[in-house]
Amino acid sequence: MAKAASTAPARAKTRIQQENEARILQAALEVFSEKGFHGATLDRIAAAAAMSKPNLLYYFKSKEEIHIALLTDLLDIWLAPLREISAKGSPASEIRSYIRRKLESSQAFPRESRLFANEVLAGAPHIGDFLQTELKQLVDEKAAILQSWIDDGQLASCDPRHLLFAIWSTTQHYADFSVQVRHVLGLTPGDVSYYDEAARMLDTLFLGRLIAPGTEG
Amino acid sequence: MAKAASTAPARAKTRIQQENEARILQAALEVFSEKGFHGATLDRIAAAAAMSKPNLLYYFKSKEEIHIALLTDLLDIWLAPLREISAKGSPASEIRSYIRRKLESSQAFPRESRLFANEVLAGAPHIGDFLQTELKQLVDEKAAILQSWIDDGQLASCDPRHLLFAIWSTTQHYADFSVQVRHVLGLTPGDVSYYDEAARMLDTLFLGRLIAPGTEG
DNA sequence: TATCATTTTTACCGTTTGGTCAAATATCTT
DNA sequence: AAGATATTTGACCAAACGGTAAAAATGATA
Repeated sequence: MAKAASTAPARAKTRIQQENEARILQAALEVFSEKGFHGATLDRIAAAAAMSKPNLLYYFKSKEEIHIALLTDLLDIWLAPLREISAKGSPASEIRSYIRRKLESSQAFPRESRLFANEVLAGAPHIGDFLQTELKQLVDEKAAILQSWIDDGQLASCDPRHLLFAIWSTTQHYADFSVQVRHVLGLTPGDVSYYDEAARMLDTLFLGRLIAPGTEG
Repeated sequence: MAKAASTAPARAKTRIQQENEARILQAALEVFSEKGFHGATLDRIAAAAAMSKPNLLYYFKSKEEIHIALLTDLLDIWLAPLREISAKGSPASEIRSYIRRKLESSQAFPRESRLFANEVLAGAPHIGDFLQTELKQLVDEKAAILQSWIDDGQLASCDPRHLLFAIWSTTQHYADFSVQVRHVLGLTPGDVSYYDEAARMLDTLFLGRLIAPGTEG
């Protein structure tokens, strides 16, 4: 990627600029992921960044620009686990490790996950293009790998893209619906101790078999 | 449920009242599920209901009152499929039909599903109580049934509550993330033809086995 | 048709919101 | 230290927001 647009000179970023932009993005992630785009206010973000609102707008021209900056950073986090799926491994090991990576991502970046969920839920106004082009392309690519395993008889017959949907939804659920998970399990607000059990469940589901043989009726 | 609160007389609802309240709730569901609570405005809801804003506020005292009314209606829809799980059936048939019901619910009430997702994502400010009491109780009850099947050896060893999470997330995903699903599959905005394939995928996942025997390494 | 309750509209209000501007201050470079 | 640049602030604004008041219009009822 080029450091500057072809037309603008775009001076190098100062130390203060780097620090403050990072502080703003961190604060904005907190607020956006918790309140959604419309529920988040510049005053709140500024307060969370310990900064005046005009000062914040000195670094980002608009609320939307902050939002887009966050989403852009996020897409790499989102794609990284998928990129690693390789045709060289076995179905079991590749699927197991993909689930692990997605689950760890869900645990390590819950706010990013919720930001993504909010965006898609709102109809993906800012990342629609990404979903249609970059993500679709990568999914098609990885789905082809899964399909080859199906053709080999190593994997049950199914639409591999829906298999990916199932992995996405089950893993992201623990970040996006963490409040519900905690309430149902009777845990306190900050507690994320359910991730171990979640990993076990998903291993059983995707790699083992849930229903015991001979009792399928 | 009582028709009126114990203190207030609460006159019977007129025909116009019934019609307009229904129209408002329908319009509000459309707007809330699409824009979230903060993104939805009374002007938009009023416009969608073909009604002036003050007239809308004649029927509901505040924006929040409309939101709560919608959520209350929603909870029954959400719980209904879970209530039907019975200890009398077999694990396979009960889980299969629960998935079917949840998937059909996702297809029939996508806006309600997104309203719920928005609410939970925002930290469940209005339905936190419900999640902690009514839902938790029902989950504990149904989890006990699943646990008895595990003890019988009919079901793989796992935390049954996490099994429910997996069913919730995979089925609701098709409503909540429908935009992403469509973009990845290359479908047009209104198209919901993916539900058949989704059902097949979930049957394989929850009732069959994904990885072929002998290739688990 | 006269009466009364219900419904709808018009005009409005205070607050919050995203965002601007010019002046003041701090930082960097020489 | 001086000058130039980068940063921060306080005062402000127009639009959008949720909501109100009171009068006008409509509907039901006797």
